[in-house]
Amino acid sequence: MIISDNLKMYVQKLRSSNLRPTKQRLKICKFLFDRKKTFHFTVETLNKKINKSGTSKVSLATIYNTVEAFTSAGYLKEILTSKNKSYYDTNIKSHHHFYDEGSKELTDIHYSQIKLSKVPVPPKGKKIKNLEVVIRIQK
Amino acid sequence: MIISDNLKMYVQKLRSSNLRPTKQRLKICKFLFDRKKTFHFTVETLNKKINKSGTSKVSLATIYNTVEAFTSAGYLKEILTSKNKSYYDTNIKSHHHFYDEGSKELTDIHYSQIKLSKVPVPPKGKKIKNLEVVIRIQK
DNA sequence: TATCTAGTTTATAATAATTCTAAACTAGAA
DNA sequence: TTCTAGTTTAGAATTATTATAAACTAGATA
Repeated sequence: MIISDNLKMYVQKLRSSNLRPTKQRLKICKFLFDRKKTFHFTVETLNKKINKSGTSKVSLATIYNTVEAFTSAGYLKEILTSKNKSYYDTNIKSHHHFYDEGSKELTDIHYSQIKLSKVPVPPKGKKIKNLEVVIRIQK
Repeated sequence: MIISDNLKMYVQKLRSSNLRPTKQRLKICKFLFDRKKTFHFTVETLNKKINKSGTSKVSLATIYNTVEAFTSAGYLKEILTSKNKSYYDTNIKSHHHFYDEGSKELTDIHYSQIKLSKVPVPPKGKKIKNLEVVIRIQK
């Protein structure tokens, strides 16, 4: 995770992914990555948080575009749920989730908390991109 | 999995879940469960298949209601993907999936093909409802 | 068997999430 | 400073799903 006061690191990071460091993207970077704990969100929640204070607004379309761009660039990870809404995670390291069916909250499970002793061979011509475990919990 | 030529079994099954065996539900039962291999689908694909031939139509709303009712009753299992569309599976036994990012196709992974040697304890007051592994594959 | 009612189906409207569009804007190369 | 491809934006369009409320029906009861 990137922790930084100044924006140089983000500028570099964005450039290295062929993303121009616009003020919107930098604002979103700062919000998402200037934190110690990982952050789970949907576009809706991100939009609210980014546009909360009276400062210049970032349009919803840009929030969508940016989340999509950051996900492709590997800065964000899309989370699997059964809800018809996309969830993202700033923790891109291999890890898993609890999904609380009541509160609809996601909690990280550190990768070391789950051990797979057997994994299938992928179909011919395909390779494994990632493996995600979701544990659904309820009261 | 239920395999049957006649409808008596479905009628019983539905009754045991407090679902009236209407002709729409029975038609959907027959379509979904009168088969040897498990079946993955979305409401959209199910609607197309059910209403393909010129026979009396089942409305889209009923397809939604029925899939929801069958899922609650435990006849169907909702599958986790990152798409904003719900996927269902007639295979309700504990099992996992390959999700092909290219073709967007789901393939079953038999539960015996994946072994977990370590699983975390759920948060206090919560219990594990199920555990699903999705392996994303690509070319 | 006829009647009744709660459960069900249906067409349609409403909502929600996301994607598209095309005009205005801007980073940064020349 | 100029230019252009990349970016942002508001709003429209699309897609999946849920809600609504009127018509229908399974099956219990008289």
